[in-house]
Amino acid sequence: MNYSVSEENYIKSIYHLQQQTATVTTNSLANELRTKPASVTDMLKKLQTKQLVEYEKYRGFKLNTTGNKIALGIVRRHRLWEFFLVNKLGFEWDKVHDIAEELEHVSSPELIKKLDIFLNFPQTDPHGDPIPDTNGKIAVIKQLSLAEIAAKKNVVVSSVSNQSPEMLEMLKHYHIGIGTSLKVNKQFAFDGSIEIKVVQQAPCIISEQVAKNIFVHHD
Amino acid sequence: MNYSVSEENYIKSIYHLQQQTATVTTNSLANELRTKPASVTDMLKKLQTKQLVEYEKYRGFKLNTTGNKIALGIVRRHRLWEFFLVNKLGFEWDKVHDIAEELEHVSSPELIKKLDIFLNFPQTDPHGDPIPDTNGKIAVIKQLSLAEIAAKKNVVVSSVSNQSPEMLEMLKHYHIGIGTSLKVNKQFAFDGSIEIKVVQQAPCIISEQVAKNIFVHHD
DNA sequence: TATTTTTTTTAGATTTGTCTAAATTTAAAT
DNA sequence: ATTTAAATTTAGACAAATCTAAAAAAAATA
Repeated sequence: MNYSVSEENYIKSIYHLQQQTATVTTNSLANELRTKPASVTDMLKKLQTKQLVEYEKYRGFKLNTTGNKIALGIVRRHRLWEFFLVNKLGFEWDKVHDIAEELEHVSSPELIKKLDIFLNFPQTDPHGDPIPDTNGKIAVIKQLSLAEIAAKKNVVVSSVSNQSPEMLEMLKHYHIGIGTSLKVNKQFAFDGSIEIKVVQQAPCIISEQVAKNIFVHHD
Repeated sequence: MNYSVSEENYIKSIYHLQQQTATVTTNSLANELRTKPASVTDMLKKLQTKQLVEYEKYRGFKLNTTGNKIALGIVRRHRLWEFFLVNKLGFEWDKVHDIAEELEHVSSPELIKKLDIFLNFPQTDPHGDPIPDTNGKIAVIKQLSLAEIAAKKNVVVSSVSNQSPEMLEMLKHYHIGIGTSLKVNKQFAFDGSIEIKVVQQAPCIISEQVAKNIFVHHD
């Protein structure tokens, strides 16, 4: 089965929202896709007749097994292209999302297969997110946000959950990227902000909101 | 200005048809795009209001200067992607057209710029067709078809005008690709067929129709 | 030149994806 | 338990791109 660009975008967004809440609401999806709730309802009926979602009127919806597999295929294409854009074309990691958003809809399994080989089977995209394999298997990475790391621990940034241009710009300012080593110096109970020390940089303070979006693993 | 995939396909097809006849007809364009004449008329009105074509009812049409520039941009993207698919991903040259057809519509000037650098500024695509530069300048290559080459001359295949899968399959069977060296042994006046000798291959005979679609330059 | 054939255009319908405004259902608050 | 507020769905409209069938124009033929 082949899906339209629009259908694929809906499927992918439902997938992403499901990472946080098992069942997705009309409003949240409309917000994610920058469209109107009425449009979401329309498309959801379509996805239901195509047997990709479980949907009950007024009750929210979620991808079924088939829908999930398709979503993972789209995510795979997106992340492989992001890897390509950064590691082959030399884009900065905060500039590739929109382009990958277009490339991911190019529908040739042969293309993705050969791209994967060319890139030498990368496991994560430039934001540190795992790339699903051909069968839709995706590595589950134990996500520890900077906000929940004990002080004085050395950690390495593994991914960033909020990938808005604003967030990515801020990270660049702090000299934080995937693979960056840093240490939590101190936590401030008052507002949850923390002082961190990035290697070769002066210590700086980041808000709790930012810290919650930066995921790390122990060096 | 940004154009829809459909608009771009029409523009590109008009461009290609103009290579043979200065002014294009509704029927020929419908045939090229595998659509109906009525649809062509509809789209042409649209392209006219967008000031990309000169169009007079019942009289045919052609791209104006702006339209031509846009067409060359699309051709540039298409051919750069074809080069990428063959020379980086390892596709065979007769398998890349459809995929490049999709990739060419990804609309990021920055992407094409970086792709061009990555590919090291290729001058021709895998079929030997010249790649327009950023300003829409395209090399005009003196096209000599195999049908008009004198016997016993050594030549190198530079491009192939008919790129249908059938043609490309046949070329592969003859071991003919871009850059292949060969010699015309003999011409048969009866039907215009010719005997050729491809290096490291046994001599073989090709029809006039095939010969006319293979373009060469003297080694 | 008159007639037939071909090509092109128009008119009206269809599909996909979207929207606004109104109606309905669910959730929250008094 | 009502009432109010919020979320969701329906109804109806619209734009883009396509189609079929019919009308109009141009080209070919007798």
